[in-house]
Amino acid sequence: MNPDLRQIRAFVTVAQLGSFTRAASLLNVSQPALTVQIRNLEEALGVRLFDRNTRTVSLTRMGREFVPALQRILRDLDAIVAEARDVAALRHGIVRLAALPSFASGVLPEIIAQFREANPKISFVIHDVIASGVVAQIREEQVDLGLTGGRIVDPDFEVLHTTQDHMHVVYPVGHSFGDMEQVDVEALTLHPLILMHPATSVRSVVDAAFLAAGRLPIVAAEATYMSTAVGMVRAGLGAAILPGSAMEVRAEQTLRSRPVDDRRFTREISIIKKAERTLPPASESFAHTLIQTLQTA
Amino acid sequence: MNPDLRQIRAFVTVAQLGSFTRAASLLNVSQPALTVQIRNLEEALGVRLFDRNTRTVSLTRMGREFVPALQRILRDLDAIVAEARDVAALRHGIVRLAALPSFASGVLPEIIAQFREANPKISFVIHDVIASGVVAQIREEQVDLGLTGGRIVDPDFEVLHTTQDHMHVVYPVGHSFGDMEQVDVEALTLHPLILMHPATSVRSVVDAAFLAAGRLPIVAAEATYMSTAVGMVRAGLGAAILPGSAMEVRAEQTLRSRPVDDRRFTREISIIKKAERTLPPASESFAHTLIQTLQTA
DNA sequence: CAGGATTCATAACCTCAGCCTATTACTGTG
DNA sequence: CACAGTAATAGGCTGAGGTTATGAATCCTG
Repeated sequence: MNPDLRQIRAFVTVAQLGSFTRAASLLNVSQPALTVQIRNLEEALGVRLFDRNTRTVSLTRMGREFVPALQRILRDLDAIVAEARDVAALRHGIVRLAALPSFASGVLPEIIAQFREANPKISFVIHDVIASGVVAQIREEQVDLGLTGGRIVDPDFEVLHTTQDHMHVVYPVGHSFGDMEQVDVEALTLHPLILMHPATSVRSVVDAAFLAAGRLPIVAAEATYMSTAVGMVRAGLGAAILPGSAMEVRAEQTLRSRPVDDRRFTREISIIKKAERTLPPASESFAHTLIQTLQTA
Repeated sequence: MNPDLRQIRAFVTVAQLGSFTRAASLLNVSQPALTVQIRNLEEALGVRLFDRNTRTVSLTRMGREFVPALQRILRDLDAIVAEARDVAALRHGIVRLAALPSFASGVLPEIIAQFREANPKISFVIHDVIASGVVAQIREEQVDLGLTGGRIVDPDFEVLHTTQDHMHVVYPVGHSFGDMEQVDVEALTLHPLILMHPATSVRSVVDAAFLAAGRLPIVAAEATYMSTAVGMVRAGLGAAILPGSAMEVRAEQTLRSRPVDDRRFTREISIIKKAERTLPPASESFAHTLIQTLQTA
C-alpha cells in the first residue's frame, strides 16, 4: 500500500512532539488512531520510523532522515492549497483581458480602478489590440476576456454582454457644429472630417453609415490613434468622429463633443470569452462588474 | 475538506491524458470514481480545474497552473517512498560502525568485503577508536553498531554477541619461543616483551593476566599502534603480545605467532548497539553476518 | 519499593467515505 | 440523423479507519 497524506501528517507531528498522545490531540484524532496510522506508514515504507515503548517515543535513524523531506512536501502542498483558495476568494489573481484601444484608454481604466479598490490584490494584464486581435487572443487563450466591436457569430466564443457604442463628433469651440440643432449625416458631409484609419473598427462603422445614407464625407485626415485625431481637431484640421466609449480623450477645454444624430453611427460592443471555458475567479468577477458598469452608464 | 493524494494523482493523470475514462483505466478505478475524486478536489480547492462536457476534457487556466506543482509533489513523494523501500531492501544504505583499531584493521575489512559482495550498494562508515570511544559514539548515536572489548554492564547498551579474543605472542623466526612446547606466563616473563600502550584495552588484559599470575613482565617497549609493535618485533627488540583478532598484521615471512598458553590472556569482545534502538536495515543485516562470521571462525 | 500515573498497543465495535455497476444525458461524427 | 463514445448521476454495498474500553509497560513519588 502507498502512504497517505494523513499518515505523513501524523508522522511529522509525532516526530515534532515526541508523543502520540499530544500529537493526537493536536490532530483531533484519538491516540489509537495515530498508532495505527504510524504503523501503516511504517509498513508502507518497509522501515521502522519510531522506537517506542510505553513511556517514550523517539525517531529511528531512518525516521530522522525522512522528517525534513516529508515536512517539505506538506509545506509545498499546503502552499498550493492556500494559493488555490486565495485565487478562489479573489484574494489574488490575474485578469487577462484584450480590449480595443478605444476601451483600453477610455472607460476601462476607470472600471479597473474601481474594481481594484474592492479587490486590491488582483492584477491586470491588458492587451490593447484591434478587433481581430481580440478575437485571436481569445482563441489562442492568451487572454480570458475580450472587449471588442462587431457581432460575434463564431460558436467558439460566448458573448457575455452586448452594448451600444454611439459615435460622437468632436470639434473645436466655435465650430458651426456647436450651433446646430442636430448634427446628422447631412451636416457631417458639409465639413471636413478627421476619420480613423480604414483598418479600425470605428472607421468601418463610419464608412458603413455614410454608405447607407448615400453620402460621401470630406476626409481631411486619417489617424491611427485617437489621440492623434484629437490633436488634429485641436489644430483646426476639422471635426473627428470618435466612439462614445473613448470620450475621455476629449477632456480638453477647447474642444466640444456631441452624439451624431443618426442611429446608424453605432457599433455593437461585445464582452466575450471562449465558449465552454470557465473563467478564473478574478476574471469572472471582473466580467460581472464590467457588465454592470456598462449597463448603468 | 483537505485534498487527498488520490485526488491529486487523479487530477494529474486526467490532465495528462485528457480523458476521465483513460485515466480511470490507468489508475485501476472506475470512471465514476474519478469523476467524484475530481469534483471533491475542485471543492477542496474552491476552483474549477477542468472544463468538461460529455465529449471532451480540458484544463482551465487555474488547472493548468497547478499541474506542474502538483506533479512535482507526487514525484518528490514517490522518490522518498522508493528511497525508503530501497533502504529496507538493502538496495542501499549506510552501516555506521565504531570498532577497536585491532578489529578495524584486522578481521573487519575482510568481513565487510564479503558483505559488500552480497550487498554492493551498502556503504560503510568505520570509526576506529579506543574502547571508551566506541561506547561514547554509540551513546551519542554517531554510530549504530559497536565492536569493543570488555564486558558491558550499562543498561543503555544491548550486547548482540560476545566472543573471545585470545592473546598471541608474536616473535621473529629463530626466537626461542618457537622451540618451546608451550608458551605460558612463566615463559613470557623470561624474555623482553613489547606491550601495547597502557591506555589500550589489550594492555589492560595483559596486565591483569600477569597480575593474576603474580608475575611481572620485562617490558622492552610500548607501542600505541599494533603495526609499530610488529615493527619492533621485526627489529629484534623482543616478542609482542597481540590479540588474535589482529593477527592479520603479522603476515610476514620473518615472524611467527602462537597463542599464549594461558586462558587468562583473553579478552571479551562485544558487538553492541544502543538499547531500545532499532538498527537501520543495513546495520541490522551486517550485524548478523558479523556475528555468524565470528561464530564460525 | 510499592503503587499510582502516564503512555503506547490492542481489541471490539461501528460508521460512513468511497468504490462499483447500471443507467442517463449529451455531443461530435460519419 | 443515428450511432458511438464520454462524462455525470443514482443506488447499494464493503471495508478502511475512527472511537471507546482496556491492557501492558515504564516512570515517578512518597
